[in-house]
Amino acid sequence: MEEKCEKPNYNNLSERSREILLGIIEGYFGTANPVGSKFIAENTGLNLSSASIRNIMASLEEAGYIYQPHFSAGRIPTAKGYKFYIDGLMIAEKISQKEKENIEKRLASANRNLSGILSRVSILLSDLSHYAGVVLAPDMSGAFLLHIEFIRIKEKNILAIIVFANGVTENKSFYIPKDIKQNELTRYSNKLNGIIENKNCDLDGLKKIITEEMYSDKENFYSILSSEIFSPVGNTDDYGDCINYDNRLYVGPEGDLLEEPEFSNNEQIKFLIKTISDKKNIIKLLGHTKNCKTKQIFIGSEEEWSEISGLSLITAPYASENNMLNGSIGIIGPLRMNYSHVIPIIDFMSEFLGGII
Amino acid sequence: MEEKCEKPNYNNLSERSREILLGIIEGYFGTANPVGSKFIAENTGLNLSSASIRNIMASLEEAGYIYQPHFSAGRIPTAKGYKFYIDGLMIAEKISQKEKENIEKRLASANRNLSGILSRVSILLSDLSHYAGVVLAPDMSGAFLLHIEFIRIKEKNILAIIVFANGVTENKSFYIPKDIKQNELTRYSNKLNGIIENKNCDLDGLKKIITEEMYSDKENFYSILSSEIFSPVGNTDDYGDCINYDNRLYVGPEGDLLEEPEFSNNEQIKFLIKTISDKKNIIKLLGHTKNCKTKQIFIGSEEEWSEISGLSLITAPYASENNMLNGSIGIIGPLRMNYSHVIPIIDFMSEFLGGII
DNA sequence: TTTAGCACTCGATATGTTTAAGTGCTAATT
DNA sequence: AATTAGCACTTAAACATATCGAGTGCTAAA
Repeated sequence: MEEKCEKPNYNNLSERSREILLGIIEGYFGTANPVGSKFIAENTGLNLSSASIRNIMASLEEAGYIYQPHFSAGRIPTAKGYKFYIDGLMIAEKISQKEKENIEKRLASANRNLSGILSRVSILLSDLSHYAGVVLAPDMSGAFLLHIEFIRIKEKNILAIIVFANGVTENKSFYIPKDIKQNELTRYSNKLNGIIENKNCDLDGLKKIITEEMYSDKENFYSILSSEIFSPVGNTDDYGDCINYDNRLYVGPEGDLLEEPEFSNNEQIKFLIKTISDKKNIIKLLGHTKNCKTKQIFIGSEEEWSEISGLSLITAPYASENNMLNGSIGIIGPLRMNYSHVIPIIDFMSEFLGGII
Repeated sequence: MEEKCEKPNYNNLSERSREILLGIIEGYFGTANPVGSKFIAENTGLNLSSASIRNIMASLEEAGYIYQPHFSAGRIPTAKGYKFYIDGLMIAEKISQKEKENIEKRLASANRNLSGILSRVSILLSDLSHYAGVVLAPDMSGAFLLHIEFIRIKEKNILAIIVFANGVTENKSFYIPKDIKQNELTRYSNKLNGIIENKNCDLDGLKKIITEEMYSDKENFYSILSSEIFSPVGNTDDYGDCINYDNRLYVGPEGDLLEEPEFSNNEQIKFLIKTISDKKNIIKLLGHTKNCKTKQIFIGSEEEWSEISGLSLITAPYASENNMLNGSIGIIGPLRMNYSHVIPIIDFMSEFLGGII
């Protein structure tokens, strides 16, 4: 899969311009209102009059870092401005030892079960950031198998339980054309488990071994099964519902996010809720991050990432120690997001999550 | 558990009053604006002047079926008015054969896996109603067991897979103080499965049998286990997160609901989203319905069900044929909900869902 | 019993006015 | 050459006021 994951390169700004840009961005973070030249003159160490600052602001606007919502208003950062801030101006907050311990505690008490952990992480991300946390579950294809078990539910109905080496389980129940008794099923699963123990393979590998071995015999149990049990997991169905374990998006509570002043506008709030409840675009961007293997910052503007226009999404991939499980996490907030607070949270959480799955 | 599930009894209204009330409610459904006497005079079969209708409206208001948002406005139904409409005035729509087939098709293509079905049902309820569908997963305590399997994940870490007779599975992974090899674990699960086959019991029943049998031996595997495997399922944890399979709420997409005119007000929309994402109150009301065993209608007003004030929640219980799995489904919408459309959907779906789980 | 007529209420809408914040430009100052 | 004081100008927001229209309750007449 090919993806563009590079970081853009910004032309340098003079020290003075950088300081004024920083002032504008931090001022905007604080007040949620356009920042004027007078405010900068009074609230930064620069000993300059508002008139001088106006001159520099005009050139910062020319260069695309800030803009005016209307003629006689102050300035607001553009997407380009935020990016410059994140890459060069921002001083990331440190997560205190106490906070780290709190996170560990809240995740430790979770059932040691992937779905439970991921759901919990999404809630935790919401809580810590006061925005909305999202978690994309890892794709199970490629994960080593530990155990497979067939259980007869009732006549011609079988449940397959697939246990991966990392403790994740997947259940698939399906119908077969002729009934098979439980002890025969147990024989079949024993045989599969023998292969798994010897060859240390993933689902796809197992499929190959089985289809080679059982090539001729059409009536064979495994050949009936293979179409069912090895069917691709983790994709959306014909109705666009994401029903499978994999590729599943966990979304934390979004209550706090709604209190941000940008969502006092009715259209904004609807766009936010629809974007989150639609899941499609969020999953797309989180998938992108998973493939990039590094933290990504999506700032939704008219020109770029317009699918989340007006929203920011900070994401990072996570991976289990053996690199078998890959997913990503993220935080959705307004453009005017507290990046210096949120980014360390994402960094810490992606690493921590990698360590416990 | 004791719950009040009775239906209130309304004093009778004259034929004319009923017809005017019906006109007001249907008019309000159509326009989302307070309905005046002139509108009723012109849009119903009644050959009455607006002045006469005003007299009757005054008495309907006196009796609490309608109210005026302000002095010179038309009338809006109260919660009491809606209830009277639902119980006595409404003519429920029929679900066409075609729609039924569509529902069946969309649920048939789902993986035959409880979680998948329930998630799908919540989406389907949203789609069909254009409001927000919710589904409360059944409580598994009381469901007969089919199979238990212990799998050694790694040193001192065990995964227990519990399969219920209805095909639902539950996974619990936990730590044990001393390591046990897989073949020994298999012996243990075989023993349990023997008991399950003979006694046909639920988790609680199994626990009793085991603890009686293994009374003396403290070092015993089962006694180590019992605290873990039989720990209560389906409740929220110390942080209020609902992480377990049971008692889990599935919420369908709420995009359509946001388009209703009642949610053009910013506070309304926030209340809706917070109520849904909070889950607690929705779960409470769905749980109430499950215990009542009949369809329930919650109309959120200042006086009653104020936790969903301004919202309506139509719910119905569902149960598997053998009555082992009990849960409930619901649709959340504005007070001005299209009850005659939504109620048959809820009725059909609760019955249909009971049939396929 | 019904209704025409009327005075009255009150939100919604439109219009005009004022205010405050902020700008760009120019000429004076450092 | 860089900086700044001063000023005319722009605009959104806040406020005040007037008008309109939908709807009411009441009374007296049909």
